[in-house]
Amino acid sequence: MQDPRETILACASELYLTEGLDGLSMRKLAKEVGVTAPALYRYYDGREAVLADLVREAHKVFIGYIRRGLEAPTPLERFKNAGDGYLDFALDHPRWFAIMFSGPERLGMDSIPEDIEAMGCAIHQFWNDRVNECMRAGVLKDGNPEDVSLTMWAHAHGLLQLYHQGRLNTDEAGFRRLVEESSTRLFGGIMTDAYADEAARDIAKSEPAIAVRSA
Amino acid sequence: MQDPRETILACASELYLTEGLDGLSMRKLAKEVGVTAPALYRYYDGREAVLADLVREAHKVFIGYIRRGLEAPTPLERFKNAGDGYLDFALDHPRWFAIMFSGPERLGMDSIPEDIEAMGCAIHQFWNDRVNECMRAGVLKDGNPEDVSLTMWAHAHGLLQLYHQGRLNTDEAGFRRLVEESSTRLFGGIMTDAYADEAARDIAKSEPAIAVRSA
DNA sequence: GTCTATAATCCGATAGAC
DNA sequence: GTCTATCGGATTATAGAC
Repeated sequence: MQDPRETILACASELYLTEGLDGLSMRKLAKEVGVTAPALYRYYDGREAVLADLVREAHKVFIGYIRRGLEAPTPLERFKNAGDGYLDFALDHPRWFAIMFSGPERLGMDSIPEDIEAMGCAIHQFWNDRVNECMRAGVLKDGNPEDVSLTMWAHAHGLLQLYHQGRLNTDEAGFRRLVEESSTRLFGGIMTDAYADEAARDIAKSEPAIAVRSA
Repeated sequence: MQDPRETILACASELYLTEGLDGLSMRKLAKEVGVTAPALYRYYDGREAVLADLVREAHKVFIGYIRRGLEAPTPLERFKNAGDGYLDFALDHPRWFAIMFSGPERLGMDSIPEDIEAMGCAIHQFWNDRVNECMRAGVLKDGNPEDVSLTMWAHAHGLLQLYHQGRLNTDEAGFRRLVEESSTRLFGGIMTDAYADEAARDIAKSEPAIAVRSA
């Protein structure tokens, strides 16, 4: 913690986690660090740069969560552990989850810095690997791993977004059960077989879409 | 457009749609309306009240979109049309979509006004009705309509959220194909049958969760 | 490397004249 | 019902002394 940037970042994290994005100003941050505002500009170009470092920090913590339990013996277990990590991260640190999935506009930036986008891509690749493993093990139906990964990601992401917004009338324990139930529905499908087959035939006629940039 | 509130709201919509939430200030709004800022306070208690009306407006437009095509003859068609409406709304009006699904914190409010929550509940009921119809018609597997509705909602909501954030590397046309593909996967399930059956048995042992507050 | 002082804006909201 | 004037506060960021 000798590096001034580390000290500042730690204080910025605390400030952001307690007061939110709008509560994170250079003045408050300086007060938290114990210096005056102009001193911060020696180490950070401005508020944007601090925010960018915060987003980097969130990604690092996130990656730590989803990599827990990666040493499990089977692909399905590794996937399940990673999914649990994703859920734990989002529920333990809602504000870090929020900042990770905030668009550049919300952060007052024109675009997300390249190195952060790269972290997102690495995370996306991580999920692709989990899905791919499960396909090869015969756990998931064959298909494009990126496509299947996106379907699962969107489902989980949507549930979390709705929960964090307070639109689901349930507590954390209930939400965890809900996620498990809903995931099971996704695994098995929700349409009756006759209709599902027909829908799959219809869609097979059109060309494949997709290309995911980051996680 | 004689009602001053209507004029103000129309200007607030335009301002919000072009400059976003942070660009909507009472001063700018007054300039857009053609009066000075204090005059606005004759008709609105403050910025919060304007924002609340904006959210109401977004809900009304949204409801208009999903009710299009409700006169179709079959439950599946009605569902499909409603889903298309949902997608069209989110893609035609990303900022109205965003404000509808912004938590109270983002709007600077303690909580969402009751009448807006009620609109959300009505929308949620609309989707429950669509799902219920499809179940009775044998299109969707039997189950709790609320649960199934939530699974589909989360999936679609997650995809849209990720797309609006720029995390999906595709244009609008590609995204529409992507949604269709991903929905087809959700309909048919992604797990091989043997594993899906096992997963369903596991989850059936636990008690049901869920209660959705609003759409 | 940190400080004081300050520039330059922006904000929501109100008092009181007309 | 709208105005001018203003209060009281916030913000990012910089200049220049120490």
